[in-house]
Amino acid sequence: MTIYDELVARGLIAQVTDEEEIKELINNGKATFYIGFDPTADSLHVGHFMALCLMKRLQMAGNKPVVLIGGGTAMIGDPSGRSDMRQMMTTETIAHNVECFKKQMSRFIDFSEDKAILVNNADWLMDLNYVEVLRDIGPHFSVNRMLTAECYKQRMERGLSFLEFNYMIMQSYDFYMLYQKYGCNMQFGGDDQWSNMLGGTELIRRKLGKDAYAMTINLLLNSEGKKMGKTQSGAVWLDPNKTSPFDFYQYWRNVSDQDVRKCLRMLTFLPLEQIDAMDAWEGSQLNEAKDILAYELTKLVHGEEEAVKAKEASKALFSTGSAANMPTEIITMDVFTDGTVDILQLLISANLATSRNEARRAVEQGGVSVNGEKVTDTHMTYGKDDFAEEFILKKGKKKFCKVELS
RNA sequence: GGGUGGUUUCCCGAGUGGCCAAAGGGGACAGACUGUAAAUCUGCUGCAUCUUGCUUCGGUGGUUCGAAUCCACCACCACCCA
Repeated sequence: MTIYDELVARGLIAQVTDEEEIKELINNGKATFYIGFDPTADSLHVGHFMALCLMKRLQMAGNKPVVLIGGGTAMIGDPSGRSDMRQMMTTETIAHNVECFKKQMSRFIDFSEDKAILVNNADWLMDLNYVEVLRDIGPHFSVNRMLTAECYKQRMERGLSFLEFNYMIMQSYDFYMLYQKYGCNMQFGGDDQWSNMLGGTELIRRKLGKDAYAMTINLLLNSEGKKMGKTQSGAVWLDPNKTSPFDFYQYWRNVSDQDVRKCLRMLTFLPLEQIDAMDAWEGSQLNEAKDILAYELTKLVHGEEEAVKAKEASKALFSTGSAANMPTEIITMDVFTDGTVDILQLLISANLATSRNEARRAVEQGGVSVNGEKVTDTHMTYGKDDFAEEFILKKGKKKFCKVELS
């Protein structure tokens, strides 16, 4: 099976500019392609992960990836798919994020021996001269046409500043630069980037009279049509300090039935035959598929050791309730005022609640237990001697932690 | 630059002087059911020393016994005109 066919079979490909050409290029390892990543946070998330996996797949097929970190474009802010203007980021924040991105990237992509390159568009965007750019690039963009682009649609209602309006032009310029500097002939990105990407191929055609290609990958949406990789508390991060391997594992373990196979196809490197075999699975058997999904992804992101730990912890918790490998919260002895703590403070200290009211509610509604014993009294207090060195605190069905006193 | 409308608790959105910690919906959280799924039902959703008190309705100041609600100024946003 060719790499292109595999991408199609995995449901990754959304739109392409020229199917035949692109097939030809990537199947024969002749593509030098780039994907841009704007450093808008200090860690990569699941969306980036998909793109990195795509890079890896193509790299394995002999193509050369160019990782573009948008140190320059992050100064503008991509309006695509946003209903409000992004908060402007300070130069320092961006610089910090760029460093974080670089570190995480090297875990996924092999940069040795020039097999891949990493560049920052701040290197060429920051020194541009306004009038020169206007005269050089400006004539090739039609405002009328830009306004009809999908990426601005949402913003036409809420308002769009000139700053963000220029994002497409910056991204197009990137492609144009990369084409000239590195012979980069292809751009990949999320499907929400389609119009920005077309801007680039168009610019290259007009300026250089050459063809360049673009291909988008499907966004990972759940059965309700929402982007996956988001939780109530924000994104699912790849940085273990922001989303622990256990939480990461749990996120995937908890996807709905309808989404498991899709996630397996799009995100893991498991052979397609193995995934296809799961199509017959139904009912509670899907839990097995979820275990596989969660394990595979955790392994890719955090390594085998962490993946095994997360899996063990998860199994232990939901089947036997044992504390092995359970996420741990360390509470200092300071919480004991006059030698005692009440249950509410305990929940807060263990980060299971953010206020006493929230903790109280959880107790009142019967969702809290200490060492497996349900707590019903909101005034319950404990002395130091009531605990061994560690104990299990549980709030709700899925939130547990092992508390260690120090 | 001129005009009009707007800014309410996580989000949408009601509230136009006391009965407002603020309707309704969504989301989140907790419970029942269950397969760590989905659907459904119930509860709950500012903070605290919790049958009471305290702080919220863009910001500041004012009117009033009393303001999310009235007045003034400022800030921001949208639309129309230039």
